[in-house]
Amino acid sequence: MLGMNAKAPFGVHPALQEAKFASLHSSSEAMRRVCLPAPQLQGNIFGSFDESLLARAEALAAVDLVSHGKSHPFKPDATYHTMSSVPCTSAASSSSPPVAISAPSHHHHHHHAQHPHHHPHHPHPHHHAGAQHQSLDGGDLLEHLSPALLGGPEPGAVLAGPMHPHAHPHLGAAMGHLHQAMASMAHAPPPPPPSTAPVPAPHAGLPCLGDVESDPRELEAFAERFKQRRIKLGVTQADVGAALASLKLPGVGSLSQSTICRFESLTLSHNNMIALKPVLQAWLDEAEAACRERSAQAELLRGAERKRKRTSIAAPEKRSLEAYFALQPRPSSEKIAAIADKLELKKNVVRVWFCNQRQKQKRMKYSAGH
DNA sequence: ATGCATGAGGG
DNA sequence: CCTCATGCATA
Repeated sequence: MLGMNAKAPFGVHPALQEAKFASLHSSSEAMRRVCLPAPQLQGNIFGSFDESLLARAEALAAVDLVSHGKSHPFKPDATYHTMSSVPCTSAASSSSPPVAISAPSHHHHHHHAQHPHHHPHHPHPHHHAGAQHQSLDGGDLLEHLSPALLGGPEPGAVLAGPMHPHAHPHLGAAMGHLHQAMASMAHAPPPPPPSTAPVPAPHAGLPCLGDVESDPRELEAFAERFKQRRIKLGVTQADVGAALASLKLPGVGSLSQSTICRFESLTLSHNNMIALKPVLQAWLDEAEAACRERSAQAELLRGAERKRKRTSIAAPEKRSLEAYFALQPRPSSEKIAAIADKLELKKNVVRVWFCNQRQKQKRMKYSAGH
């Protein structure tokens, strides 16, 4: 296992990107984690250290563990899927096919399903005053926005079906990665395409490398502005995500409510934030410029296919995992297996948990610093 | 708003 | 297998 792999998530060259970003958010990187022990250590002392490590982690995690020991009456990784009657939002006017755009060099397909968000944990399906007002009064406001901006029924909604490198039988397979398209673009040696910057920046006037000048400050400000305007327009995060596909920006498809939400709350990696900013900026411009007209946000599909299941790791197990993570953020496959076994979780679940945990650390959000 | 998952890409 | 960008499903 190598220390860390420096890669170029986007079209930006690793060197440049890394260097620039490193200097920009060095603080975050620094405070990310102080532990950077000898990776090889574990392999050597695995046998003898393993037990103590696990024990220690358990001990650290054992706060409430005594309550039920390790004989859980239920499977910790029980998964509950809500074959929920897909409350599917407004079937709206035309049931436009999954809005998807096919990237020039890669597949770009998106399908988004949004739901009205009727909080199941609330006694009343009342609408909440959360940061996102999914489909409340916004509907009225939505109507004065152009269909295109809301991902409405596009006459020529591009389907990326035929070029799927991996036509998955299940829905969850359809995804479009902004970075992929950009990566291809940038990796393409051809000198001619300097017009298209690594990032779909609206101001591609400077040398295709000097415009990634986004400091955390600027991003934070933009995110806030964006959210503010978005709400003003009465558009939900999900709507924005869907509308992006209609902008038909090179290599830009739709995004999910999750991503928009994360952008607004700065819960994305710095790189991701920078990559998305121009896109959202573009949408904002368009949306405000053409702030009128009817609209219909239609996009619902499949309501019967196999639904993805989300494993729910019980609190005790979670605590243990966190303890392990504190000791070793990057456990070897063997350790993962050991941990999984000990916690009665599937190995893959544990592996993914660690991956996600590492990602969370890298996320942009630390209120300190900037 | 977030937790767990999938997949592309790179080793 | 990891990292990253993203997304479905959930709380």
